[in-house]
Amino acid sequence: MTTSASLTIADLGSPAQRDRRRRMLDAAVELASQGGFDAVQMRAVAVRADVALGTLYRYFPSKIHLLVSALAAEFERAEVRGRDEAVPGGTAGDRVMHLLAGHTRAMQREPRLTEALTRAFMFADASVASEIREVERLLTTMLTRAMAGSGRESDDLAIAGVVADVWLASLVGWVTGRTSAEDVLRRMDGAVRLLLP
Amino acid sequence: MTTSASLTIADLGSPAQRDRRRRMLDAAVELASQGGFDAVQMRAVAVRADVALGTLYRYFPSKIHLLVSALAAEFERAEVRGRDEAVPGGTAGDRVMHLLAGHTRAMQREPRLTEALTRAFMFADASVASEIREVERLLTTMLTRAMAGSGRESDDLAIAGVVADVWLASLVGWVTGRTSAEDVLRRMDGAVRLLLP
DNA sequence: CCCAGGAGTGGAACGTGTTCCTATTATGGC
DNA sequence: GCCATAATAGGAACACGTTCCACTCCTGGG
Repeated sequence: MTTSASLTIADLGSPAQRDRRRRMLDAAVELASQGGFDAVQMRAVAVRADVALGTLYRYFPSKIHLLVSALAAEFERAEVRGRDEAVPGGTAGDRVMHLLAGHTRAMQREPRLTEALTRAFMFADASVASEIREVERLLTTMLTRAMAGSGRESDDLAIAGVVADVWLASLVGWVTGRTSAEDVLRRMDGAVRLLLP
Repeated sequence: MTTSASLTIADLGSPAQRDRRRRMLDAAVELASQGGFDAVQMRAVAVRADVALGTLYRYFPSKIHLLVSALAAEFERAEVRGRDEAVPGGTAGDRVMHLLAGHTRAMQREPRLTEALTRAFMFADASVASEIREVERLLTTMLTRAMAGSGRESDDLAIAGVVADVWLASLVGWVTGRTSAEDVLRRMDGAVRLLLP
């Protein structure tokens, strides 16, 4: 099993192993926060996590696996955090925009980190499919939760998918300096207005 | 000028230079068609284009610049080809889907090439902004042309933007083996139906 | 308690993108 | 035709992701 996938928490037996995994992900996030994608160098991650290079590769088969796993971990935290409180907003569109605006602001606060995680996500190839699916699952969960109660739930999944796509594409635009943060929100607002009138 | 951008045709004086540029782009596309992103190795491109490595880097500052420029060239050809004939279809939605279906089929026929170009496009950082903008411009041009005559032209640009985003995100999904080619079209169909009812 | 086997360490080595340097060749103005 | 200058060739060198050892350490079953 898990021939090409990263080791997940479920795969890890001992507390020491969970701790190692956490340290590696934390190290990756710290380095990314400071210097972006290029600063996340595998040797540096290993040193900072106090782990051998071979061990890092045993847990995460590539730099991309590592970063996408870090993204999944961040989304997981966000999803858990928001699980119990209702999203504010009168209409489904308002609630979705509230959610997106919150995440967009959070990512603006950590531009380097966002650049690293977004680029890793976008560059990932087929071997990272399971990690990517996890990220998609978390994102869709958060969006459909915000949309719930619109009346036409049947389209919710499709709409959430489109919104997620537009959001990712906008983030890529922001990361590459083509669009400003306000543009991201404007674009999302336009898309949401079209999709959830 | 063009400190970090690729050399465009406009920058090139002599026919010999235009020819070199063409050869390099062709070599990149051929290698990508055969082995995808990883097979586009700068040394191999230089050899196949019969050009020194330094020359390749003078024309294209990085592998990503090279591949995104190749993508722009492909889109350019497509845009020129479709410029004079009307897109078939009764409604704006039908015409957009006709266009997308055509491109999607074309990309399916060259999966390795599509993988290489799509991943390069998505991995690009800020230094590739101008090349990326060119690709976006061409794509938006083709889409708005297909949509023209819908009645609500004012939203056309925003809608074209959303459609382009969804298409790119879907392509990424296809390239990474997460979604099938039919899924791409299904997703596009869903998005277009939501946006151009 | 002991041992077999898995997990982790430390570091060398390799491949490919990128940079850099020198010698050679085109090119355009006189 | 000749020179100054830019462009190209050829290739060494470097950086970082990745692989691969040989060795040590830990852990759980007997």
